[in-house]
Amino acid sequence: MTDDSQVRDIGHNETRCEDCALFSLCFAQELSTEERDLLNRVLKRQQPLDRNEHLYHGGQPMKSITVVRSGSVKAYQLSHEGDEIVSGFYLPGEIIGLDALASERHPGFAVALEDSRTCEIPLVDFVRMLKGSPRLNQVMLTLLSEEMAETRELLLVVGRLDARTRVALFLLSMSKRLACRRQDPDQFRLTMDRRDIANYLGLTIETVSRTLSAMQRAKIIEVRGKLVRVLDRSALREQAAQHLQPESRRASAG
Amino acid sequence: MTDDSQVRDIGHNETRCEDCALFSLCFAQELSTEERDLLNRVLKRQQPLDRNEHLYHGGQPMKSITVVRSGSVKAYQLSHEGDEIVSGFYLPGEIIGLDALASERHPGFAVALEDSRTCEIPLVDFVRMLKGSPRLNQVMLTLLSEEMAETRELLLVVGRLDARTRVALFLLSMSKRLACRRQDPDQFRLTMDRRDIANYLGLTIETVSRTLSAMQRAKIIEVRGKLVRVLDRSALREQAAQHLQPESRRASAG
DNA sequence: CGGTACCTTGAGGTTACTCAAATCCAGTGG
DNA sequence: CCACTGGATTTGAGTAACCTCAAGGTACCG
Repeated sequence: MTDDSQVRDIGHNETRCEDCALFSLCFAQELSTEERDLLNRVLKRQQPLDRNEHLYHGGQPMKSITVVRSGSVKAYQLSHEGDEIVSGFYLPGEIIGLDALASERHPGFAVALEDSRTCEIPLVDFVRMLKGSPRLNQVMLTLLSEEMAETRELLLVVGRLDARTRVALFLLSMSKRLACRRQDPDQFRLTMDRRDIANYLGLTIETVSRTLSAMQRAKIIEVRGKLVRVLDRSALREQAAQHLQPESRRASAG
Repeated sequence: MTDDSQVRDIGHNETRCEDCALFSLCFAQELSTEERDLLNRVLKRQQPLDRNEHLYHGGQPMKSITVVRSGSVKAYQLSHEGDEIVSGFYLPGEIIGLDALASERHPGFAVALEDSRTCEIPLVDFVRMLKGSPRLNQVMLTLLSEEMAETRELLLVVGRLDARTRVALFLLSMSKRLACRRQDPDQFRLTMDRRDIANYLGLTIETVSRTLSAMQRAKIIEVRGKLVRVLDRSALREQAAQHLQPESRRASAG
């Protein structure tokens, strides 16, 4: 089916600048030549990170705006009891840790899930640019509110949906985000382990595993360890669209 | 125990300006006399709202910054399937709908849970003030990031905690917020119905009801309809501090 | 080739959901 | 002032979903 060298490459592609979330910012938009020059000067490309190396820790001041260039990153918070709460995954082309923008201090942690590289813009430079560019301000506000919307979405997913639906939504989200960056949406590698997926979705490892197996038995997907192949996308969408768990059914009194 | 006129008043107190979230903004801070005058001129006090009357609908442009003066308000979103998702409750002194600030368009709905009054600052005036006052900008950023933090907290609560813990946290949150506004934290009225509480917490009506009853049997609280009295606050805290449901226990690999 | 960590699978228990019925309560009209 | 009524809340019994505990399998690394 899939030869080994191919398999090894899945999920390891380099992001092209055109696919980076900051691209619209860097090139496509109404930045002046000087602004663009400044940006290129301050941009540090391809900072390498080892697997399990932290990008930042909770409480630390925010040092830079960071985009994943290759590899992948996990964001998590610590609960009051010290438990890890996985709050998101970042794929190549995505910006990490925007929730620190307001306070310029990271509320949570970020760690590389595999050997990764990033592009960074030092925060001081970035803030200077912010002050001079209304356009840049707007891009950032948009990115922030998108992240807020995503958190709201996760709220819905984690709290109210059954396991099948949560896992289906997770797979579709991954697939869609990869497609945005021009990767194959029907065959990809989950770079996080089952524990992280389970934590992110508010389930146990075993439930995630069983759910994936069930979907495989139903010929909706094919799973081999971290490798996933989508066999029947419409069936997967069906799993995702259905099955609210508790009520939340009736409308507000009118 | 409690005579009727007293009971009727619980939860119906008027907020004093000193207890309003905008007070620091209005009076205590470094606003110039002119700024303060402007604010007082544009402030519309005591807009009355009937029970079940909407303050705004999803998708509508944001018209004003609104503070609850008396009564209470429920915020909710609609899921893709059209289900109501309760995202928060606003008590006297609290600001409604800040999540619309970025886009100046409301992502969700807000409806009065009882006859209520508000204070409003028209958005155009507010935006004008924002432009002139870095101090005001900072206050708003802080309020926004607080709301983001609260959403994150809710994410934790809704997805990962058992019913007892969720309900206990909900009661403590209400109690604390009332105390902030100088109301009795040990005896208050829940202005939303069980359906709204259940929806907010990601549970069913029956589970909420049973949980409250169980807490009453355990002499932790006393419940009569919407009226709640906290009998044993430390026991309530204990219910809230415990019992993560699924695993989310191990730390990230090092 | 052995070890370790990750993943899968099975059996059993617990929690919270579903369905159904009884009770409570506020608001209404006599 | 009181009986009535519809909605809200509580309570009960049964069930489904998911968690827990435990064992076995697989893949990766030295």
